[in-house]
Amino acid sequence: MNDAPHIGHTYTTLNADAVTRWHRLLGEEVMLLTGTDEHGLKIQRSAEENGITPLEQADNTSERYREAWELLNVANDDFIRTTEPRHHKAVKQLLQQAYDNGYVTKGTYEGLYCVSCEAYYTEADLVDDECCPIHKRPVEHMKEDNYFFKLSAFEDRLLEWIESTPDAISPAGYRNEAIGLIKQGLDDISMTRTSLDWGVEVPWDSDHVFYVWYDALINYATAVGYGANDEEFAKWWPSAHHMIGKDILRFHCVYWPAMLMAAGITDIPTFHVHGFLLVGGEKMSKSAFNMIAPADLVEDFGVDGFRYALLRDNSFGPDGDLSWEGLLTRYNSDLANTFGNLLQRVTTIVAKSCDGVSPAPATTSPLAASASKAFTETAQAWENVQPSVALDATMRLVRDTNEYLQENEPWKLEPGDELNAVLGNALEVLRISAVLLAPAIPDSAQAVWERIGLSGSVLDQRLPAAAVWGAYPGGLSIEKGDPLFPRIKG
RNA sequence: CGCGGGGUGGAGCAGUCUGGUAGCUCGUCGGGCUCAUAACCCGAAGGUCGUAGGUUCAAAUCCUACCCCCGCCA
Repeated sequence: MNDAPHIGHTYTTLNADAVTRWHRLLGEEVMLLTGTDEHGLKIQRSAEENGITPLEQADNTSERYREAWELLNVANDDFIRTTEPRHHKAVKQLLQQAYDNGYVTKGTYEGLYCVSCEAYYTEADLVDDECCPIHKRPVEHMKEDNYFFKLSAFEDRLLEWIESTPDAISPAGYRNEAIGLIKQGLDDISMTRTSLDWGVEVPWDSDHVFYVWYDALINYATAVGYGANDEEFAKWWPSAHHMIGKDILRFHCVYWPAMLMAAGITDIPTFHVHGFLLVGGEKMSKSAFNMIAPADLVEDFGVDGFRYALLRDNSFGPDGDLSWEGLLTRYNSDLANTFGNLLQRVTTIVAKSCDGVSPAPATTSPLAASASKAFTETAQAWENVQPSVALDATMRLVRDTNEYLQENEPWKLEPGDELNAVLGNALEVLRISAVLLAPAIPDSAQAVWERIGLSGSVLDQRLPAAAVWGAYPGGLSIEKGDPLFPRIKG
């Protein structure tokens, strides 16, 4: 990372947060990790440009990530920085292990080198007759001693891992892509540098630092105790899941498993890969990104409005279009018109016809079947890491309830059993849907929870019990407030 | 042919693995309701599922060829 988090980082992190929150509702013990990788040439160069040390540069950027995730209500359990001592220790241990196991060899790296960039380029990168694309200066033919990781030794083992583990990499398209990458043949890769010093020192040769990727990937292991707490590591690592964008598939789904194997670690994480968010059909560029910083969207839609719209509007996996208009339509349609409006309708009628005291749901209702179906589909979708599908399934229940009100017209009914049943059923849907939507819109789900008179935290509910029809007690004091999700004008 | 992804009513997508009356949200048109955030509900129009072949009783879905868009190739 070398800049403020953009919407691509945000998309990955929010999906991870929502999925994690779902599993917490299921009562599972889960930890969510995020953080910043802080080594490498780009950081060092930015620091020089800004006249500060690389660490100061990293401090600044890392802080912006922390702030972003805090703003977006991401409930991460840890935030790792690759400059931390615990990480350096883990990197050295893991790669020393690979070295000891014979998977690291010394060799010579040769290529076209730009002195100003301190980086190698391939011929395809060059512009204007052999000049580097950044400085427009001629590149030189350079050789340096490097340590190479024997990636080529892992082709068979990598294929065996993927082919024997159906859900190793999902969605399936990315699994096929990884298989394709491996089958094309893997070359050994240079994993150290002598041309810069902003990195993790190679334990067996202090003239070298590890190339940034080879330290960065290890952060996942560091955070769960690799090299420091064997019990912790043994507890968490076998069920590690990584959520990544497709741009870093090669590193994560090919190099990283091979590194683990080289270090003698047999448990390989499960990978969940998503596509790009495209703006106007094109991948977001830095400049376009700055136009739609997450903080700006939070300002427009609120934290939960933004979280919901982003998670719901794009399928996890394929590339998707992202537009302000699209987010607006999604927010208005689902949150303002469907969910928020249902809350408003129900609380108003309870206030008018029931003196603000809620009725209990009936034991049987057409909505009970709808709720049951919604839970099943929602749960399945979260399990499959398909947040947009999950949210759609939940919202189906809310739509059904708006229809139910239309059919039963509680605003026309006199106080009595019939009215109580209709309102109680609608309140029960609000309770259930608040729980099911909590992973995406935690604060708003809590607000709904309180407006329908329930105490405690919606986050403390446990599924599947909390989704069973009939748990709403009734007799509670209902609060009719301002619209939770005000409709936003385009 | 380096590898991979995609082309589905006006828009954005799902469905393709496991062939069987083309689904969702939005938009448009008509109607209803009036509790609600000009919201909600019902109905309708609108697609030969990129093109051309093939397999099959049956193809968006399987096979072949081609066209177009996009991403990756420390």
